[in-house]
Amino acid sequence: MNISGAAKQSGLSVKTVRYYDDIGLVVAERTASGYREYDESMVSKLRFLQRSRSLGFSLADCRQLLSLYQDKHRASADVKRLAQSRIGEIDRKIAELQSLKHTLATLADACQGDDRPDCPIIDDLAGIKHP
Amino acid sequence: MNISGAAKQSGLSVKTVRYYDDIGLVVAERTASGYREYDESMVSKLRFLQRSRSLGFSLADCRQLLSLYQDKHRASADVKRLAQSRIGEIDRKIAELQSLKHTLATLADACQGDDRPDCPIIDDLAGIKHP
DNA sequence: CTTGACCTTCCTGCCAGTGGAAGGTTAATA
DNA sequence: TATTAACCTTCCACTGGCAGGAAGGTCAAG
Repeated sequence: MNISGAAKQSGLSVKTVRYYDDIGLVVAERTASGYREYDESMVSKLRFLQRSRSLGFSLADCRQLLSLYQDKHRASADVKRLAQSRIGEIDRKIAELQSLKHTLATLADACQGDDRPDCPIIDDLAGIKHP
Repeated sequence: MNISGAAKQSGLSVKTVRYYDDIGLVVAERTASGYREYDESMVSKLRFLQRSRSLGFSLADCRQLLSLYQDKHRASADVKRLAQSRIGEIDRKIAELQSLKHTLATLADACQGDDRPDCPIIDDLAGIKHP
């Protein structure tokens, strides 16, 4: 199968599939003329990567997950650990965003939002202490 | 004031202050020997940028905010609009992360996490339909 | 035998900086 | 006055995870 076929089957772009080849994540065979060739097992790996990336795993994580995927003697604990570590990251990111949102919402609430220049948002950004 | 003074006063790194000069965000004067010179008003702008960035505004947003900051005839509505747009982005990001977390948590819960290879997480990533 | 849809490599850019090398300037000290 | 340390400068390369595009090779159909 050509690269565009593999891209379609996996839901990735051609550019991304080529990139995964370049960085050694899913390395294609080559035809005599230099075209990349993909078989079903490689397409499975590409789909696996597509799904893993869509769940927010980094390519470094994906590399580990992929080797666990291919390891028939893997311990499910190893996979679970990666998933839980990712959940931890997500929790931290959510907390950070909620804190930012709270700050911004408080400032936006205090702002009249009219055509006058007085603006608590600007004041806060400028470091003016709100009394 | 030298660049390191401006960096300390604003809470930014020297590299970042230099970068903001390069991209025309806060452009320093130069001494005869080519050193960047900063006065209090520039340090205020740098602090303003530090705070804006810490609230997650992009540098493009910051450029707008900075021009509003300097515009004595601004309408606070313009600032409020930027803040609310940023809040919208944050909401979307939080929702996305919560959905990811839910998916991952469900998968992790279903995984025994022992030394056996059977793993619902891997199965899901591989696209195996869970019945 | 040409056309058009593929494919290849290589280079550039995104965001918002960070790290480091090579070399110039300044202020204090011996 | 010479040295030295702590500054400063520019320039280049790198990060993650690709996307866009140029220049050129290949393949199958008509």
